[in-house]
Amino acid sequence: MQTEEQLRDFILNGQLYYIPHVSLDCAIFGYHEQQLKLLLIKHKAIKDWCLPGGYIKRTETLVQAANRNVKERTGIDNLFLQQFKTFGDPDRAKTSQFDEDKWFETVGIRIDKTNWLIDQTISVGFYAITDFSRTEPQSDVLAVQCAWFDIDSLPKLDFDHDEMVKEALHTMRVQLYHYPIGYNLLPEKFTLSEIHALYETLLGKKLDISNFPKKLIALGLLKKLDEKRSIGAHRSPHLYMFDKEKYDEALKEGLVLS
Amino acid sequence: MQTEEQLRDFILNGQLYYIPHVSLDCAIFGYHEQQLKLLLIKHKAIKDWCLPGGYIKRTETLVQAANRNVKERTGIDNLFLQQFKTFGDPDRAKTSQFDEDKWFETVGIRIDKTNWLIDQTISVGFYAITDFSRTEPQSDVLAVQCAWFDIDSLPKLDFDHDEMVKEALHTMRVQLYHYPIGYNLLPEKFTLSEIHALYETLLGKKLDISNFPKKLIALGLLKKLDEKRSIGAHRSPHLYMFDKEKYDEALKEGLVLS
DNA sequence: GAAATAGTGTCTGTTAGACATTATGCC
DNA sequence: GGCATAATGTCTAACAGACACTATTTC
Repeated sequence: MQTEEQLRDFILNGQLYYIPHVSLDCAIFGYHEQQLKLLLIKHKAIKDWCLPGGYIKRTETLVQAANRNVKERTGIDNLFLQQFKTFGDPDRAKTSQFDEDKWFETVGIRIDKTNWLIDQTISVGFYAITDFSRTEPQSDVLAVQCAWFDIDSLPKLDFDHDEMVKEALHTMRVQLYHYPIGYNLLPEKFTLSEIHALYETLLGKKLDISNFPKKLIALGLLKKLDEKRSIGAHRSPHLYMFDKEKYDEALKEGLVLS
Repeated sequence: MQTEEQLRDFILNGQLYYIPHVSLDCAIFGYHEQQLKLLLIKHKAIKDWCLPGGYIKRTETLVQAANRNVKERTGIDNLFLQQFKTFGDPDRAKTSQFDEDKWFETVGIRIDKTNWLIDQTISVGFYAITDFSRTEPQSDVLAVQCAWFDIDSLPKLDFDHDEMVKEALHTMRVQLYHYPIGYNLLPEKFTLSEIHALYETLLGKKLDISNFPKKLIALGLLKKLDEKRSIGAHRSPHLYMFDKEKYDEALKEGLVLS
């Protein structure tokens, strides 16, 4: 939604293209060089930062809608994307506090409490993981800011988004043991140290460097290459890459790490 | 919903009390004496059997709504209840095939395609487990039949409910290893054979009888009683019961079985 | 005492995780 | 050669699972 024209149509007629009362919110985790970040947006008419989210077109599946949202914000497609929980507490959005005048002042289009955007909404939560260094957070007419925040210093979020982040992080960490991860998050060829750091950062805890890759190698997910990389001082580590076939199989079938 | 009066109000004005476009469906599993069943309903205006489901009141949480639905159908409250997935494919309910005349003929109240019940709906899936011998499946004005079906001989279900059952069963079986189960499904005092049979039936696979209880006893979930029960021929087994405190703690914190 | 079942004990192969050692390349 | 790091190897304790054995009760 980049033009005033589109915005007006969305606000006034959106219920024709989108399913009202249902939204989705995406916890988009970003990894790069041992940093874990979360993508947040600042909505024009909402006080605090929020998870990026949106509505579901009447013609698309939930996953397609989530994918579309993630792409709109990050420019990246086909990330690892998982539905984690649906939120529907009646007090999650405080629609009763909706201030018509403030909305008009900030957005420039007058709506009242019967507008489809204002009525009670349940929200389907998805999480995704990407390499934040390859993204360019996209703001738009309503989401006037969009930026990466370090996972350890998030601002207070609006609505029930604090709880969503907590649940998303928890689900992501549990699922790290059941799905392969790393494709698109690491360079095509990477060292064991790099994938080790990725897992440590996402899990938020230490992993024994010597035991860590055993399982991944035993499962055949990692292929050792003949190349090495010179990384400055001392020994140059071997490079590895994913066996894409086994990786995709593990994505579909699931796996068990430790 | 037991009277025509209530039904008429629900159909014509329901969107005032319920959130439109959002429903929930419950896969209610029933266990008793090595049998695993699923509760299904037959809706007056729908061809095939369905999962029991309903709408979410504007004043209640999703879990409360699911609990209410489960209680309406089984008479039982506070079951083990888990949200497992939300379904929103645009073709999940084929609202385009809605037949006004057939609806009027069967339900007796005329509605058109603008009615809140007909428009596109996403559905939040929950599953629950109960002892089917303690329930009396409740039908009502719309759900004219309500009955337990053996899990291995389910009829073809309407909408996307076949997929829902598959997902619910899968989630239930995964979660059996992460939550305690058995309370309200077994007599207050039970033998190891009984709880062993419960797990085998729910998981749909054999478990070694001698290894099975080790972990549960090691975790302190099972308390051995001094009583025995005479069950006819041969040796009388010891009785066990759950340590409710540890059980509730495990419910909250989760546990790991094998 | 025979038969059937309940419950416990033992053994083994596997594995997670701690830690040690070796290999390698840069200075 | 010395040093820092990469990578592999070894060891141990725990454990799942297979199976055998003992205990107990009824007939």
